[in-house]
Amino acid sequence: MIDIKIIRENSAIIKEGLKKRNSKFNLDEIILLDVDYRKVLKENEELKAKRNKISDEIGKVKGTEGQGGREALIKEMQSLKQKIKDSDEKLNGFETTLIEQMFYIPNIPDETVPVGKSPEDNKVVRHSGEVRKFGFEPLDHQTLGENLKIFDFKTASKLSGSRFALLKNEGAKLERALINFMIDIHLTRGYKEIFPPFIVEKKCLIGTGQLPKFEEELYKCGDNEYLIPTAEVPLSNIHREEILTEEQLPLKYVAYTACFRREAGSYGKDTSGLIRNHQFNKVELVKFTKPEDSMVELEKMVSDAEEVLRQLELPYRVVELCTADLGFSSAKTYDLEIWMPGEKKWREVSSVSNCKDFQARRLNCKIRRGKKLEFIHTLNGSGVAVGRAFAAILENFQNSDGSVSIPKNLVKYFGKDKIT
RNA sequence: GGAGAGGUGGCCGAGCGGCUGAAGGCGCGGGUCUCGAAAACCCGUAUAUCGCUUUGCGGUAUCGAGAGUUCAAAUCUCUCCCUCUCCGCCA
Repeated sequence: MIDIKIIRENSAIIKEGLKKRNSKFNLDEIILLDVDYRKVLKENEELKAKRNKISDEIGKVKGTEGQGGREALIKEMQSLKQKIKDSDEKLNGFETTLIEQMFYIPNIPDETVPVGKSPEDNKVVRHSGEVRKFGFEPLDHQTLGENLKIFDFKTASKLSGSRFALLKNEGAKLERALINFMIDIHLTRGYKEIFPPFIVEKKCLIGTGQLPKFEEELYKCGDNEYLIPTAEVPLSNIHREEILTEEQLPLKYVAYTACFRREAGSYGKDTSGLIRNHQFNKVELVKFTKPEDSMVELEKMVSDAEEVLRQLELPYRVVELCTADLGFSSAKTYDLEIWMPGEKKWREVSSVSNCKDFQARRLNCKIRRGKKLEFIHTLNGSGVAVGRAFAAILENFQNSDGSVSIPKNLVKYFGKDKIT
């Protein structure tokens, strides 16, 4: 959520941000709506002030004076009553529309974010690890995994339709090993482990920004309940409606969860294997920070996610998203992409974002600063997507005989050093 | 699922339909005392929002949520939500 005060007093900043994002959002509609809203609010409050005043007088006249004055006042109040009721209805109408509209404004990009028109304009910040030279033609992860009998997409679709994975044998175990491996890395880096519910109420999704705009991306499983599309949702909502102290910050959480996404409108895109499924596993990082610390904490969080890839010895690059590619709630985002030798392309395995106070406003999460309260900043990042890391290991550690080696830091979690 | 109890400020906890934005306590901030500290005492301590003559003043709203009764609701009525206890069922 954007601060309505900025919209009133400095709408040019917001418009500039929307333009950089290529957003077609019409801010002027909100500006006009807000003017009307405040006009009605003033009328409404004046009526109520009058009501309170007369009501007070009625109380004072009680018993003392003759009933005459009292009755006249009561009569006046009766006519006021209807006026207030009408005014309340009008006001509620404006307020509901205004808030509803506000929920659709995306975050404003940080000024350091490269301005761009499409993902092509994203900026590669750095590379890490050597892209391996193969003495043979490397296979893609789907072929490798099927040959090794560690997953079975045919059975998955028999059970659940398209875009689901069924892992078996060493595949199931590798997935489990990766989850534990990743969480353990983050625990050594100061994150607190959480195992949250995978179903959350609507207000949580409004809090982090998935709703109301991205309803079609979510699995709904009740009137008010949804499957989480990412652990960012439950983790960021831990401190919804709370006032934190400065000493508590930064708060750092790590959680493994399954994630559920409809992937509406992505038919035919990334249809292979583990890359874009309706259900996938992810280890997620979330931080709550003081406003002035969030940019530094963003860099640290990127490094925390990178540590997973470094320890897995996977070649990756860090990409800074341009303004056009930023997510709805984010002010600045880095993606981590791994080189996939079988597919011959870079694949996103992590997206690390600083949402600044955008989510905190929706979540109503603040810190006390002397006498004043201030919204905190929230950050979230994958640390990292498990299925995609799995696929990357298959492609990067494949051997000419079709077997796959296990990165040495992962061996103690997996139990052996090779899948054959 | 059945039976009960309860939801009031940062926390605990009072609260007869008008004098209650809400006693008292704790906590927190400031002060007095002290060489300093503790104790004691004194003062101050909610949030949101709008307006203004904007280090402040004023209006409005907020006692789980919503609706109702009333001139007037923390207080009365109804619906819903949540928490706790007991029983049943259950991974």
